[in-house]
Amino acid sequence: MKKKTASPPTRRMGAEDSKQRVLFIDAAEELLRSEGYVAISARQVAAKAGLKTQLLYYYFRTMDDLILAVVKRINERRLHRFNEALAAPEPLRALWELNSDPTNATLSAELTTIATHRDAVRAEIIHAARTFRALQRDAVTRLIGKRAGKDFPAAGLLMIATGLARTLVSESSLGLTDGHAEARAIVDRWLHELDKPAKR
Amino acid sequence: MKKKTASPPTRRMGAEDSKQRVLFIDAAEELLRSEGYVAISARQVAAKAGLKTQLLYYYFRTMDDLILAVVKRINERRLHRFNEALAAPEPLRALWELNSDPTNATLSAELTTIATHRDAVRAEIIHAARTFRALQRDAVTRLIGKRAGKDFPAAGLLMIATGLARTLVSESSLGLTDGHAEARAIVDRWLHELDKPAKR
DNA sequence: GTCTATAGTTCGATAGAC
DNA sequence: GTCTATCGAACTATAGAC
Repeated sequence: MKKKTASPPTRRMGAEDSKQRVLFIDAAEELLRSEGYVAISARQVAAKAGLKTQLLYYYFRTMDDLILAVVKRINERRLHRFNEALAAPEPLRALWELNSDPTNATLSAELTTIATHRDAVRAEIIHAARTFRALQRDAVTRLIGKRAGKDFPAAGLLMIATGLARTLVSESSLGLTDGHAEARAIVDRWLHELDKPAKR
Repeated sequence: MKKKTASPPTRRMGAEDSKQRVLFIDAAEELLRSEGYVAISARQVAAKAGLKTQLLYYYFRTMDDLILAVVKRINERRLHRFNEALAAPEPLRALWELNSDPTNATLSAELTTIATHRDAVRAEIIHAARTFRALQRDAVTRLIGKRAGKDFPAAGLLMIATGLARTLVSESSLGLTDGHAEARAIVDRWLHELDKPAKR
C-alpha cells in the first residue's frame, strides 16, 4: 500500500517505513507534547529530528500528511493502552488513570485543536474519538453492570469522568489546582465502590 | 492612567479609549471566537476591523498588548454574567448554563491555549481563572448548603460540572455528541434537586 | 536518498512623511 | 492619527544537482 493519499499529479517520490520517516514522526509528536500543535512546523520538526527541512518533504507530501501520521500513531497507541487497562485488576480505576494521565489528556486537547484547524486530519480524529468513546462506554457498561442504577447510565458517567480528567490536566499545566483534590476524592469513592467486585 | 505597560525606551505614541482601539479589540475577539487564538495576527485583525495593519501598532505596542486587552475584556464580561446568574430564580442552573454556553466554553479553551503560549498574558488569565473559580465555589457552597452532604463538597461538584461543560462544548463543535445527552440528564437531575428551595 | 538553492507567503514590528 | 514603505524572520513547498 503506497502513500499517495490525495494529490493531482503526484510529482515527487515518497518512501514508506524508512527509519528517517519515523524520526520525523517522533520529533513531531515530541513537539506536540511539549509545545503544542502550533509548534509543529517543517523547520522545527526537522531541527528536533536532526535532519534537513527539505528532507521532510521527501517523506511527506505536505505538513498535513506528517500530522496525519502522528495522529494515527497516537490513536493506535491509545487503543492499545485501553485494552491493557481492561485487563487490570481494577479496570475502572485503570481506565480513569488512562484518561487522567497528564500525557494523554494533554494530547486529547491538542487533537481537538488539530481537528479544528486541519481539514485533512479532522475526519481521522473524529472517527477515532467516536470509536474510543464507544469502546469505553461498552466496557464501563459491562463493568458496572446494574450497580449504578438507571439514573446513572454508563455513557453519562463516562462523559463526566472524561471531561473532568481533561480539565484537571489542562488546569494543572497552568498551576491551577483549586477544587481538584475535592473532585478527585469524589471520583475515588465512586471507583472504590464500583470496582469492588471486579471479577465477573 | 496611561498605557505603557512595560518597555525599555517607549519610542512610539499610544492612545487610550479611542474608537479605533475598540474596533481592533472587537475584531480580535471575533477572530478568537470563530477561528481560535492562532488566527489573531496583526494583519488579520486589521483586515477584520477594516483598518490598516500599521495603525494597530499605534494603539498597541505589541500583539501581546492587544491580546491582553481582549483577555481582560472577556474576563470582565464573564464576571458580570456570573453576577447576573446569581440573581436568577434558579441560580445553580443559571451557573450551569453560563458555563456550558458554547460561546463561553469555547473561550475558556482558547484562554488556556493563550496562557500556554503567551508569557505576557499568562498571569492575567491564571489570576482571573482562580478568582472566578473561588467566586463560584463560594456561591455553590452557599446555594446547596448542607444538602449535598460532606461526601460531595461544593468545590468538587463545581469542578466536575466545569469540566463536563467544557468538554461537551468542545466535542459538540466537532460534531461529537456520544454520551452528551446522558451526562446532561444526570446534571439536570442534580440541578432540579439542588435548586428546589432556591430562596434562602 | 540527501543535498543546495530558492520561490512565494505571512508574520511582527519600525521609520518617517503627511 | 493615518498613511506608504520596508526590514528581517519564519513559514510551506518545489526544482534540480549529486
